[in-house]
Amino acid sequence: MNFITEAVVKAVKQLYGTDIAQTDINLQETRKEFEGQLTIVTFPFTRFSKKSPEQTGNDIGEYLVANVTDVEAFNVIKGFLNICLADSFWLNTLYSHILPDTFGVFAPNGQRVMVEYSSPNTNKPLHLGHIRNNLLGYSVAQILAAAGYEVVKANLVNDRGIHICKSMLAWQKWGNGETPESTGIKGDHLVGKYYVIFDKEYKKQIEQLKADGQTEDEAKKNASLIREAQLMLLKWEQGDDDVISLWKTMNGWVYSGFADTYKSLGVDFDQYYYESNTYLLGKDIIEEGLEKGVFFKKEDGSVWIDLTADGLDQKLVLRSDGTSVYITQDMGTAQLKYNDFRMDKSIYVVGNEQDYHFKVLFLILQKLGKAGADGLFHLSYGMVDLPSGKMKSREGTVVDADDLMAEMVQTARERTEELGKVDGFSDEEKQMLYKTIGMGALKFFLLKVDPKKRLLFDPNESVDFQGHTGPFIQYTHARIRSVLNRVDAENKRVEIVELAGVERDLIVVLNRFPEVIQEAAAGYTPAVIANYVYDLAKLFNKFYHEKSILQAEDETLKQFRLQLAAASAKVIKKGMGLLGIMVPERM
RNA sequence: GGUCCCGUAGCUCAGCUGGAUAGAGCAACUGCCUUCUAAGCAGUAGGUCUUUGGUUCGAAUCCAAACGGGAUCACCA
Repeated sequence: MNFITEAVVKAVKQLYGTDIAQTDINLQETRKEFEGQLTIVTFPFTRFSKKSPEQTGNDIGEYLVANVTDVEAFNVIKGFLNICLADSFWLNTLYSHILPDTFGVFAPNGQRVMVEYSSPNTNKPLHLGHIRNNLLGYSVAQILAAAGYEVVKANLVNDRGIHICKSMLAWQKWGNGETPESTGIKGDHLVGKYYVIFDKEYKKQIEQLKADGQTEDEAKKNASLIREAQLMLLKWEQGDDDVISLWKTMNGWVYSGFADTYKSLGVDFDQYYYESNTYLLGKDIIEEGLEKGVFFKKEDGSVWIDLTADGLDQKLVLRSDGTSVYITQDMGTAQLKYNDFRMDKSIYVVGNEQDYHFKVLFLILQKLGKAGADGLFHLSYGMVDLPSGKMKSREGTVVDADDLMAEMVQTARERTEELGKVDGFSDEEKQMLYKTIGMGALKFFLLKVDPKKRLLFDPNESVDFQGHTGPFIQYTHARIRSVLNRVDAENKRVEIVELAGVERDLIVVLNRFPEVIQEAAAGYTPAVIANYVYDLAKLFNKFYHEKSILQAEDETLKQFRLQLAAASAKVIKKGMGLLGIMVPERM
């Protein structure tokens, strides 16, 4: 809509002799209760027009009608200049802009971005919180790709540490040689089972020690199980053959389980990083930071950074015994990623409980003057809470990812069968449809909310399939496809004289898709896409209800409506694709 | 206690780069299937936008404070 703002700049210059920038103009969509498609707020211009907002609006409106071909009419209500563009303009927009396949796909912008997401621990299966993370990361990657970035999806797997050793130890003690094959239990769930067993037995020991007179803290430290786990971690670090072998075996089980879960979720990665390879990184950066005077060493040999001037605290970056802490390896990993990909931006999809950590990490890398440090971004999302509060894996109050997905598909099956709409479907088609709808409902439910807001999930209340939901949008798509499949659309431009209100509204909304993608990309928020696609589907249904496509008054109008419907289906499909949601041809 | 995030209809959320009478969905109530899929459409009802100040022609939106909720402040990850 540049041609409008350009013309307004000229109008203000000619009418009032004042130079303004295009960005000074407040151009918005006209609210539906008023006539017109575009609205300019005229209050800001009264400074140099020395007239009332109404009179100013009239001045500019008359100028636009006289000088801009596509401006057909205007009306002024208070300080709002509503502009009506010619139907021929909107028709042209539909045919030459919206319908071509390039619509909603931006040319490469020459920038590379890494999106790190998922980043699971390998001691237990994924839960609902991970689902939010995975869907966000995947969707943001899709959105950035559509916006013109070259995207690298990365997964930093936390495959080592005390938590893994806990599962390993418990399996050694109580596992009786169980394997996923022998039990039929999915690998990640099997390993998670032993993580829970460890915790149960550990708690027993703590209680026993407390009964023997130790304090809580003492008991936690002295329990034999935790000591054995720590010893195992030490052996792992020393490369002990037996420990390494068990570690590889059990991690292997977990990876095959994760692969299934990722497949069900529909997410994937271009690059894996493993903490077992990266946990020692970062020490050279410590040296570099000491040389540059960014870090300082205390008497005991520990290394710190003083961030008090930035409103933060002093932060340890290397222990006195010379070993790394979490942030040390994150510095190293950031460097490793940059060396691998030289990306312009690097997004970390991590929960908001780590806000402080990333604030510190990014600040350190900036102070070190690291390349790429300015492109770092923590996509911080809110926790998923249950009505009972926070999910705790150790307390068993988690919503398991695999269970939840299975339930969603099951619910989709029940709903669909109730509606009796799958008569002509093969079994395979039915399975596919249930999965599409169930996952669509779940994904849309999680992605429509602003990432930074915490999310309440009530397992007792099923995710809706009606209203502001994924299935509503999927249904709209299926409806359109059903109409289109009945006829051969001619796919060529037709000229119609006058658009109906809904038709024009639909083109206006469709036309907004590219800027919505840019907005979502700039804010790293799939919610913007989700809400846009919903608005579009809602509007299409209104159109569908008001205007018959196949029984249009004449052939030209029918062809136009078919094209309008086709454009709507395409944008719905692309938009849902950016959310990682499939849309069915029939449902 | 310090820092950060959040607070909009009974519930779940949009709107937040300041602009018109604050919008959806769910739940409740009313209509609409002999017409392209009723997982739909149309309508009724539901709001001190947590509160109080400030900036402005104009504040849900920006600023400050208070209140409420959450997170975080380890030689854990």
